[in-house]
This record gives sequence, structure tokens and C-alpha cells, in this order.
Amino acid sequence: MRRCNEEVAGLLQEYADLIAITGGDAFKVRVYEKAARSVGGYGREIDGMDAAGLRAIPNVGASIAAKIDEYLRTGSIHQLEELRTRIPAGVRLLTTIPTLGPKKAMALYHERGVDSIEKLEHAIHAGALQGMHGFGAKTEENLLHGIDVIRKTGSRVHIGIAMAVADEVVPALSAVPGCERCAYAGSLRRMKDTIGDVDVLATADDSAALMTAFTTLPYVTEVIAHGETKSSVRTASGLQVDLRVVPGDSWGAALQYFTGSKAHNIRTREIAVHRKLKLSEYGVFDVATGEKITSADEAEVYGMLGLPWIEPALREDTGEIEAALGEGLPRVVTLADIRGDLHTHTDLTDGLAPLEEMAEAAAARGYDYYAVTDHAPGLSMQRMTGEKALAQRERLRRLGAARPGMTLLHGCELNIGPEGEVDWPPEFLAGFDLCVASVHSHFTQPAEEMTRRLVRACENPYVKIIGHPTARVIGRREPVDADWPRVFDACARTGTALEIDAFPDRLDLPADLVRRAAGRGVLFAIDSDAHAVPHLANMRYGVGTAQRGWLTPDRVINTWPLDRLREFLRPR
DNA sequence: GCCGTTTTCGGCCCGACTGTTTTCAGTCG
Repeated sequence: MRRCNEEVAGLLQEYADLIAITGGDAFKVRVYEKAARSVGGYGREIDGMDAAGLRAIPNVGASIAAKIDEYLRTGSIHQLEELRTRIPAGVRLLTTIPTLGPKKAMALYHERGVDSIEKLEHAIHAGALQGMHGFGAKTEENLLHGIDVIRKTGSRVHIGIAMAVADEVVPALSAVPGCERCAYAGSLRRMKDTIGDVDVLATADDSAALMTAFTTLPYVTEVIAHGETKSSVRTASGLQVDLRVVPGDSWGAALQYFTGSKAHNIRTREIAVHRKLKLSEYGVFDVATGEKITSADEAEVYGMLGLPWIEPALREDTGEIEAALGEGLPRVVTLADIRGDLHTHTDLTDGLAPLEEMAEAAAARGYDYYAVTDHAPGLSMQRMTGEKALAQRERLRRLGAARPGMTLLHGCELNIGPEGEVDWPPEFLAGFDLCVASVHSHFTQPAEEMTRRLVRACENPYVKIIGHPTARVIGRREPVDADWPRVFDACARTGTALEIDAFPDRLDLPADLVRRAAGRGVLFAIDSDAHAVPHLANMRYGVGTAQRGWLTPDRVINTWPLDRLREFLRPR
């Protein structure tokens, strides 16, 4: 169970936030943040560890180990509880607004009693912030914009959070005696980048037992509804989970129905009507006789409609029905097609694990090749130097020689400067097996400048992949503005791949742009951008995004055999 | 609060950007 590490990471982060808001020592804040990341990204489950074991985690010393131990034993940390009584949760939530940090949040709370995003919005509109030190007109404008950004994702969460819940709930329910089948459906199964609620479907001969098990799961904080065939709960993370129990012989029809999307279902039901059939969550029925024809298997349901089974990620009514009826559906890329990861970090820059551990974990995933691409000096906070890069290369070559099963590639993640320039000169870049280049600053350039900037990066003969091209962070930062068709054409012309960054709060390039880019002949790399061992598993979200972008394996360079990949990586 | 050690204290990522505070504080990556 990974959940415990993430829970504790969340608590440590909350503790760090609360120390920051109360004006505590900034170094202490940073230590708790570092500890939170270390615990969240730690390769082993912390549940059951004693204090000594906990102290082996980087950045966890005596004090933090004691707090974690207290949490594991009692379910709470008394110092955290104490801070919580002093600072309303809404004040901490204020800091999720971009441009609003702990200092301003505390000032708003102390001087104006603002303890929620709603109150802040109201206070700005009422002119109640006037006279406050550091809150001018532009600041108010930025805050309103920030609130807007948060509202756009609304109560939705990124797929990583929702999937973590589903990965807990589905096995737990599957283990309940009498449960025959259980799976998640809905937008999560379609691999959408944000998820409103988690839909879980099950069949059981005794639905009551399953419902009781569901509503009493340990991380359920609120039972919204508890019925015979449908129950809804809210988890500790605030996410709603719906469970529907259907008869065993309705499984396929129910899974099809609850997977959606709504638009896709409208189309499938229309097709059914044309065939004198009726499609519902209970099955495919003959309209004339009312007789049920099939419902047990999803492929059979589609088959009755004259359609092949359709990959869930394609079910958005954006052409999949027409393709299924006509030229055929694409054979979209799957996780099994992925032969390697081309964008990852180590503790040489901002990663958590050393090169050896990352490579070991990559090999355990069965990869044929694996690229280490730590940050370049332009991100000055990472303190990278050419010497460090060369030393890492030596270390990587030795490790590669000792590990014949998987090819290690030495790369870097360059910074694309405001004019499209990158950190190192051509002669130094020539020494790398692979250069990824990404935007890490100046996110608000006008579209024309941003387009020139990205195109120029593509034109650099050593840049082979543009990392997280829109630089969006879901619920946090808007995508940069660019003339994407021009960028796509530059990629196709120069042989530069666009990345699908699989980090669940990025999923960048987003699926709609992936599909447009693929239509203009662009190639892709699906990368984890892992900063810790567990992040390597995020690859599945990148693959889901690629599927939603209708990508076939041939368009994804890290499904290619090494020889073909190396040919692609050769500087132009 | 953690870590490394010149090992029980001193340093901790640091520069850019923004808005507004006329000299800098807050936020971000």
C-alpha cells in the first residue's frame, strides 16, 4: 500500500505550510518540505517501520521520525493538531492561489479576517483590502485571476490522485466475499487528465455486504448515500467515490455505460435504435420483443452494434464511432509498447534517488534503455555544472557496462531561454546521447515570442525532445500561449519529438494538442520525468494521454528498438 | 529541523521577477 507514504507526505507538507504561515523559521519549513518529498518518493512502504527505520529516509531525523512514528501508532501528530487549531484550514487553502504565499495569507487573516477563498474574493470586490501593506491594484487583479485559475479545475483532481483512490478501493472491494467482479469506470477509465469523481462498478450476489464494506473503508470520511445498488462516499482527500453494484450478467453493458463519455453513449444508443435495439446499462435488448440479447461482455455489446470494441480513452465522440464504422480505429500505444524512459532525474539535481537506484528500478520495469536527463545550469537553483555532468557521464558509463541488459543513455534537460537559447554550447551538447529542452521560466510571453522561442529550440540540432511543451501544471499554472500549429510544423520539419510528460499534474502535451500535432506529422516521447523511484510508474498516465491523442506506437520514439532510436537521436 | 563535519554548530539553493515597500518583500521555480 503506497497510501501511507503519501498520507504522511501530505501531513508533513501541511505542517511545513502551517509553520510558514505562522511565520516560523524558513529553514525549518524547507526541511519539512524536503522530508515530505522524501517520504512520498521513498521506495519502500513506511507502514510498520520503527523510528530507526524511518530515520534511514533522507531528510528524516529524530524529530520528524518521532512525528511519523506517532502518526503510525495513533493516527495523528499532536504538534500538527495544535497548529491546526490556530490556523483555519481555509487560510492554508488561500496559499493554493498562485501569487499568494504564506505571508500574504497570514496578513489577510490577521488584518481582515479572511479565512477562505470566497471571503477573499468578496473582500477584493468590496474594496476591503485597500490600505493593506503590499496589496495594490495589480495584486488584487492577480489574486482574482489566481482564483479564476483554481476555479477552472473546480473540485476536480488530477488523475494521479483519483487513480490512487481507485487502486485502493478496487482491490479492497474485490477481496470482499461474494464480490465477483470489480473495476473502475468513468473518466478515470478513459484516462482524462482531471477527474470529478471515481466511479466503481461491481457485481456480487450479496450487494448489501459489498455496500457495507464500501461505506466503512478506513479512508471514508463521509457517507453521502448508502443504497442497495448505489452508494457514494467522500474520502479523506475530499474526492467522491460512487459504487454501483449490478447483476453479474449485466457487467459488460454496465461497464460500457458507466465508462462513458456521455457523448459517446448517446452515439452508441443512437446506433442501437437504428438497429431496432435498445442499449442501456442493463444490456442490449430487442425492441420488438423486449428480450435481452447480450450484456455480459463489453466487446459483445459493441459487437451487437456492428462496432469493434473501442479503447476507453477514445470514447469521447470525437470521431471514434466514424473510424470504427469506416477506416478502422487506430491501434493505440499501450504500456507494453514502451521500451524505455527518456526524461528522468537523479539526486545530482532535484531528484531524490541516486543514479544507481533509478537505473535499478528502470531495469526492474523491463526497459531496454533508460536516459538520465538531469537539469542544466540555467536552472541555477540546481547548481549544475559541466564538470558535474561529465562526472555523471563517467559514472553512468561504468554502471552501463556493469548492466548489459539495459542501455543507459546520458542526457540532460536544457532550459529554453526567453529567446529560444539553451544552457550549453553545441560542442558540449555533442557529448550527450540525448538533449531534452524545456521551458522553465518566462511563462507569460506573448504567443508570438513564445512560438519563436519554441521553434528556435526545435531548430537546435542537438535538441531532440521538447519537454512538457505547454509547461502547464493542472490546477496551478495555465499552459503557455503559442501558435501551436507553427510549433508542430517546426517539430515535424526538424525531426524534434514533443514530449508527453507523464507526471499526473502535468500530462503535457495535453491530449487534444497531441492529436492535432500527430496530424501534422509530429513524433512523440512519452516520459515519466521521474524525480524519484515511484514516479517511474507514472508512465501509465502518459500512455493514457497518448491514447486520448490517438497515437499509434510507431509515432512514439520510445517504443522503437534502440537502433532506430539512436538513429533518431543523431544530431542533424 | 537536518546534515556534515573543519563532528554537537553553522549552514541550509539562489536568482529572477513582480509589485510596490523610493530600497525591498514576497513568490516562484
